[in-house]
This record gives sequence, structure tokens and C-alpha cells, in this order.
Amino acid sequence: MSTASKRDRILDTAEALFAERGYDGVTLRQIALGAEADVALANYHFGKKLELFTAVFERRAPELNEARLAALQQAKDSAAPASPSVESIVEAFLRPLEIAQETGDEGWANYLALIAYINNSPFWGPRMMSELFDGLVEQFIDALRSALPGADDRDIYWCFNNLSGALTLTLARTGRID
Amino acid sequence: MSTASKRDRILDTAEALFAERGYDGVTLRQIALGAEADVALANYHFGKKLELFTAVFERRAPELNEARLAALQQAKDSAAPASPSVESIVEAFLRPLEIAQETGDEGWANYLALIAYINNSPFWGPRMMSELFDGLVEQFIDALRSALPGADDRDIYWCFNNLSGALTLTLARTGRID
DNA sequence: CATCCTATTCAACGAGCGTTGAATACACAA
DNA sequence: TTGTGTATTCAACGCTCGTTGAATAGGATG
Repeated sequence: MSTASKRDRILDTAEALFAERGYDGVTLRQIALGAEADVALANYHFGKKLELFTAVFERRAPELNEARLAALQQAKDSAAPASPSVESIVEAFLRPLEIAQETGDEGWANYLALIAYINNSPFWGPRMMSELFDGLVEQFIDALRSALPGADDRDIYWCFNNLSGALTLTLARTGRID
Repeated sequence: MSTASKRDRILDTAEALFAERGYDGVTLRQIALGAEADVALANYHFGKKLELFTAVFERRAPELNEARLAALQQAKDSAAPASPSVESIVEAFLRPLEIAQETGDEGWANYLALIAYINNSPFWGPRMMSELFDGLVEQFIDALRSALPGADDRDIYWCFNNLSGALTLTLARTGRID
């Protein structure tokens, strides 16, 4: 057996399976099998299936958020005292994903695919993305507002969400953005 | 009750629900409920659940394929005797989607979302898209080969699939491409 | 050793699933 | 009217799902 704790193995397996088949396409028994654990153990550690799903989602979120904020700050510093360009802002949002992808860590690759799945699902996207990443997106929107004076706030949100969604998907599937 | 036959109502409801929740997120009983039909009727008309899924997928495919081929031909004619540009080829692939979207037909909008879901699912994408659209994609690839002499075939496939996937998704969610 | 807390397994429940075969309704031809 | 084929409903099957409560193991603490 792998050295990781069974709790972590459940998270890892769930992450991989959810990313490939979606929430409803995966059973707790499949996850337990992949993690070499009992079905009931997932419930003991995480509660209901939906809570396991959000636990997977939230596990790597803080690290990703921090990297994104750091990249945004760096973009601001590079452009100071002017506002950073739209391109550099979007790049600050996406580059941390690419870096995570390039570590070769399979877990991060699966996580990226999971985010792409959630983000692009009409059902899960609005339910999950807006809650966890809202504080973060807020700051990127602020930066975009400065870069695009006079633009309607609704348009900025709309463009940013769709652009980042499409690019995240591409990055998840291909490993690169070009 | 709507004027459409129950068979069509099952297809319509399945189309809408599959597009929103994915294959595993929808039960035959939900579909039957939405179509005001019995659970067993879906089985009578389409066989197993997976066959209903593919029936939904295939219903509008011929019309879409024809529109795409016509758009490709038109792009070729406009550029003749030279090769059409990459941009115009991609546009020929996407414009019919946009037109279908703009008719205001809810069915087409759902179908577009369904295609985006299938296309971007690591599990369903390779299983379904390649079978039905292969003949069509082949012709677009041929056109791209002419537009990009010297490019590796693998690269062309890869770029085309990912670009069209990302743009289809954006179009499905936003109704426009810009 | 006894105690306690956490981690893990075991066995089972009720619910909902896809699927099926037989029964019924309905339209139209003979 | 009777017959025939298609469309639709009904009732139920076996199975798998998520979930649960009780039993077991194991390591730290007294």
C-alpha cells in the first residue's frame, strides 16, 4: 500500500474519478476500491458524498488562491505606477494553473481537470465556483476595472468568467495555453 | 399537453436534462416526468438509457453537419483559387452553431450545451464525438492542411479539437463568440 | 494492565435505479 | 365488427446506491 494515509488516498482517488466522470458518474464504492479502503470510511472522514466532493474541491484551493494572488500582485508591481494590462491580469490568473500542471504531480493535474469540469457544468459551476473563489475573483475584477475604465461591471464579470473558463478547460486538457 | 408526440417530448426533455446534469445525473424517471410519459415508454422507443442518450445526440447531428459542410464549401469558394484562411475554416465550423443558437429555438440551445458537455468530458468526448463527426472533421482537417502546409498532422488535429472545443463551450454558455 | 480516542471494518437498511413482460388503449384496414 | 399493429401504461424484478450503527483494531496515556 502507498505510504499516504487512507484519508488522503480517498481524497486522491475521488479527485481523479470525479474529474473523469463527474459527481454522479462516480460511486463511493468505486472510490473506496481505488483507495483500498472500506466504503464506510469515506463517510467517517467526510460525511456525505457531497461533502467529500467539496472536500476534494477545497483541499487544494487555498494554495491555488495564494499563488494567484501573488501573481496578481507581481503583475501590479511590474506595471506600477500604471495599471497592469488585461493580458497580464488574465495571465496572473492562469499561470499558477500551468505551473501546477507542470510539476508533473498527478494530483494537481486531476484537480485542474476537476475545476474545469465544475466550472463548465451548468449545474455545478454556479453552485461551487462562486462560493469558494468569490473573494479571489473580486480582486481580479478590481484589477480589470482599473485596466478597463468605463467598462460595465456586468460585462467585466461575464467576459472574465467565460474567458477563464474556456482557457482553464484548454489548459486542463492540453497542459498548455497558446 | 404539447402538440409534439411523446416520443419527441422524451427526446426534448432528455436533451435538456442531459445538457444540464450530464448522463449520470439524470434518471429515466426524471425524463419521463418532464415528458409526461411513462418510464417504460422511453425504453420502448429507444431501448436502453445509453441508446436514448445517443439518439438525442444523433437527432440534430445531420442538420448541423450539413450546415457546416455548406459553410466550409462557401469559405472555399470565396477564397478560390487560393486556400481559405485558418480563420475562415474555423468560422465555417462554428458559425452554424451560432446560427442555430440565434434562432431562439430552445431545443438547439440545449443541444449545443449537450455537445459542449460531451465534447469536454474526458469520458464521453473520445467515446462519442469521434464516431459521429469523424467524417466531417476529416474534411475540415483537410482544409486546414491546405491552409497550413508543412504542419504536422497530429498538431492540426490537436489544435483543431481543442480550439473548437473551447469555443463551442463558450458559445453554448454565452450565445456569442468574440 | 486498563482506558480512551481515533481509525477502520462489518453487515445491513431502505430507497431509487434501469429494465422487462404482460396488459391495455387506440387508430386504421379488412 | 373484427382484426392488427403501434403506442402507451402497469406492476414488478433484481441490483446498486448512499448511508448508518455497531463491532473491531491499534496506539497513546494513565
